[in-house]
Amino acid sequence: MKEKVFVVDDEEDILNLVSLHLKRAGYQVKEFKEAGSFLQEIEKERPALVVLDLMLPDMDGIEVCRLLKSDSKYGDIYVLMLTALSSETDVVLGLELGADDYVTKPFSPRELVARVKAVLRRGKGESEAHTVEIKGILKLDFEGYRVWVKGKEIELTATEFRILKILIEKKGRVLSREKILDYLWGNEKYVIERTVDVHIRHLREKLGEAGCFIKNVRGVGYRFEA
Amino acid sequence: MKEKVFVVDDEEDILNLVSLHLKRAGYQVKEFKEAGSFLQEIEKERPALVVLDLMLPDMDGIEVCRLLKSDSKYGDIYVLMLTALSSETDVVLGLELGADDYVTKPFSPRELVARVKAVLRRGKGESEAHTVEIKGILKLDFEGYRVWVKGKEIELTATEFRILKILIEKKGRVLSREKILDYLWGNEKYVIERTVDVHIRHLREKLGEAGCFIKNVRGVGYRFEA
DNA sequence: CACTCCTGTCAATAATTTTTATCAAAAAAT
DNA sequence: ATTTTTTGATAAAAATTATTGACAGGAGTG
Repeated sequence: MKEKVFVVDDEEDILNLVSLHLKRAGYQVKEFKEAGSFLQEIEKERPALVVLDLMLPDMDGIEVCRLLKSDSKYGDIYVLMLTALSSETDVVLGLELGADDYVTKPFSPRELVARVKAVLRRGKGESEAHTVEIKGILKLDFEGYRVWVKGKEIELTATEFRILKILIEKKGRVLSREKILDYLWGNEKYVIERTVDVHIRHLREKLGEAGCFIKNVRGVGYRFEA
Repeated sequence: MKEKVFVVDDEEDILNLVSLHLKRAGYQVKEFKEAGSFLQEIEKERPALVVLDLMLPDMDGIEVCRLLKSDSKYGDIYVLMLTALSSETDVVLGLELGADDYVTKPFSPRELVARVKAVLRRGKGESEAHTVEIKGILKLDFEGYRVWVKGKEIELTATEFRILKILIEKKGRVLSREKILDYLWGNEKYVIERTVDVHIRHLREKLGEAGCFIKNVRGVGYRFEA
């Protein structure tokens, strides 16, 4: 199940539109017509992200955003602002407030969902993760030692991860088994070359759809090719 | 007006690129082609952050970073390193030196600006709020060395607190036991790596429900993940 | 001094990972 | 077509690693 997202907007049409598309994208959505009820609700239930209209009847969206971002209790809830006009001042203001992204009306639902996704993804890595994404289906976080295939996290062992990493870093080039072992263990220990094959097999298996990126070059070694 | 940022890089193209985008983002930028003139300048005028190339003609970026971070006069200037290759040693070195973040070339200007922002925001947040709240169930007060889980205060020893702190500060990244010990004791004393495990155990125990935030990455180290 | 609490070490165990061995299948060479 | 070489798959052994409980020395406290 995906994250909880709250939507706050006084225009019913927009509220429904946004809500519908986020639900369709798999998020758990709750709707709010004004800031008051929203602020009450987050005391009890915390969303991962809030889609917040800049203009609200009872309270400015800016105020709400400032409130959220200044309270350490809510500081890690992401805020995506909806602005009526693309006037730059609004935008900058929104971002200076600490909003994590913004979308200007009118917007396409597709764009909105894409941005929600992007912000939440960024959040998972705390925006500091150094990640690489390949062909949109394989993603690595080199610092967190994490790997995703089509958005789903898979578990690699340390050795598997390191082999995948070196292959990707040297992508396009063939690495001999010897080189790979050398990268893994230096001259700390002696390991027979067939071992690499087994790791590669495990890797391919776990990578599933992305497994075919690891190509074998007969008689030479392995190569990563997207 | 936004903060002052200095950029030090010997490659003119990169220097211009970085400078341009930072200016466009509203920062007050000054450019330096070598470490010498930069070091002279910070005597007179102090930036909030320095974008520093790892490779400089007259002096290694590493040296400059070490210099800044070891001098209490400059210790609170943030450093963002530019590294040519994502080769791990460079990266690790950079971070161990005390650099606040790094970007590997080639980088997108957008990413660079985002990281500058992130580092500066982090800095601001720290000076204002000495407290962090995670997922609404774990709260730390860095100045008071106090911790709450679901609103209830728990007692941590100094060492436990410091480990938790570094894990949270580097959240999303795996920290090796060596790094953790290094952070705790520097090279003042030699401690066996298994010791970290014991502290982690105590931490998890005391953290109760929040204990599962500390994940182990077999063969590598520990990671904080909310 | 006696006491408590913190920190570090050790050892046992449980769990996982890495390596090796073996055999089947595929590709290349003869 | 047959043989040789190389890789892929599987299972099992060997090695490594994390977790846990127990304990000892030492710093700090009353």
